[in-house]
Formats: sequence, C-alpha cells, structure tokens
Amino acid sequence: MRHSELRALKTRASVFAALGDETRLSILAKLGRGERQSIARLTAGTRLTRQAVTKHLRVLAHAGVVRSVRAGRESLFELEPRPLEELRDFLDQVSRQWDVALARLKAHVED
Amino acid sequence: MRHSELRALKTRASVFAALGDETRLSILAKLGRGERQSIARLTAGTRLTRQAVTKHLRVLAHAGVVRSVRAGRESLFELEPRPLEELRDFLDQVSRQWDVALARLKAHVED
DNA sequence: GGAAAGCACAACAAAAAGGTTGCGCTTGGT
DNA sequence: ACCAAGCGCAACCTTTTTGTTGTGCTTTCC
Repeated sequence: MRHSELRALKTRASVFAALGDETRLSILAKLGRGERQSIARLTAGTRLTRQAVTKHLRVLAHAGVVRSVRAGRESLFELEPRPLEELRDFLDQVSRQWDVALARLKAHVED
Repeated sequence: MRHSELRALKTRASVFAALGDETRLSILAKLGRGERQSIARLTAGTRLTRQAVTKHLRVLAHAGVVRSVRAGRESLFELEPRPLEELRDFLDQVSRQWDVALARLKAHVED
C-alpha cells in the first residue's frame, strides 16, 4: 500500500468515525438545513452540557465535516459537505465493485 | 423525535462507527472482491493478532456489514452490502438537502 | 460600569475501544 | 492415532472517548 493510499484510508476512517455517534449525527441533521448555528443553540434540546457538545463539534471539525466562524461572542458552525460527498462516492464505489465481483463469481460457477 | 427515527439513528451511527477504523476499512476492501475469506487469511499481512482481527470482525458483523458462515474448522466472512448502500443513500440525501438549503438561503438574500 | 450570555481551557472521572496472551476445543491431513 | 491449523472464550492492560464541573475571558446590552 502506497503512502498516499494510507493517508486516504486514515482520513476516510476519521470521517466515518466522526459520523459514528448519535449526538453528532443529530448535530449534522440540525446543520443540514443550511443555517449557521451557535453552540448554545445546538445544545438546546439535548441532555448534554454545552461542553460536551463543544467536544463533539471539535470531532466533527477535525474530520472536516463542519467549520466554525466567530461572530462576536458566539461561534457559529456550518456544514462542510465535501467530506460527506466523498464518503458517498466511496460507498458507491464499494457497492459497484461488489456487484461486479458477484457477477464474475456467478459466471465462473456457471462455466 | 419518534421512536422509529431514534432507532434508525442508532443503527446508522453504529454502521458509521463500524467503518470508522482503518483496520476494518482494510478488511472491507479485502472482502469487497467477493470472495469469502477466513479469519486467518484476513489476518495475514497485518501486524495484528488473529484475536484482534476477530474483534474487528465482530464489530462489523454486529453492524450488519459482514456475515460469517462456518465451513469445517474455519469461519468464512463475506460482505453484506445493504447497510453500506443505505449509508450511501443517506449521505446522498444530506448532500441534496444541503444544496436545496443553500439555494433557498441565497434566493432569500437576493430578494 | 455592571450583569449576563457565550465560550474556551483545564482537571478529573467513568466507560468503551483496541490489543495481547493463555488455554482449550474441533477439524483436517498423514 | 496423532499433529497442526483454525477458532472461540476469558482475563488483563493501556489508550481513547465521552462527559462533567470549575474557572476566567470577551462581548452584548441596559
């Protein structure tokens, strides 16, 4: 495995891991509507403290799924769709590869 | 949030979490070729012990991404593409929702 | 200027994840 | 019958993750 491939693997894994949590998926759902939202606002309605939500946001930001902008005393978060699109494409590729592989195996059996 | 939605959220998070690890992504890549493979074979080439790989396989199986069949003294694993396809569709939906939201916000600004 | 809203940073605790080793049970090949 | 391959289970350890609380710094509003 080449170095660049290993890098891509790590990146991909970190994005998947960022999405592998209920709280973070909920946050993404809220941000999916397009509006920038503050931490306090994202915390409202959950049973977590603001600090906990902040940590989740950091995980998302580190994976590149979200980015923040300071606006006065609040920091607003918005969705960054690129990494998600890359995951979608990756999964699509896996599905296609799977289909091809199955077809090939089946054809081999029927020889 | 309804009960069924919460269920779906948990399921989705667990599948994402299952993919959020380099080793497990590598395993999926190996299984993506369509061939059923034993634990020993999946372990070969890695720096991990068979036990560690077994644990990773359990995580994948619990998320429904993989399933195993006993064949004599070895247990063969194969890919289960459905959950992956669901994730792909979910991500696609998020991307589309994002596009719509952005367009709507932009139009609102240009009023 | 002072109160309150919104955050960030740090310390701490509990739980989960990731990995190893040791042991014992089947199965397959000779 | 015997030996080796392939697994499963359990105990154990270390690191990461998830969450809380406490403190202090800006920014906003009156």
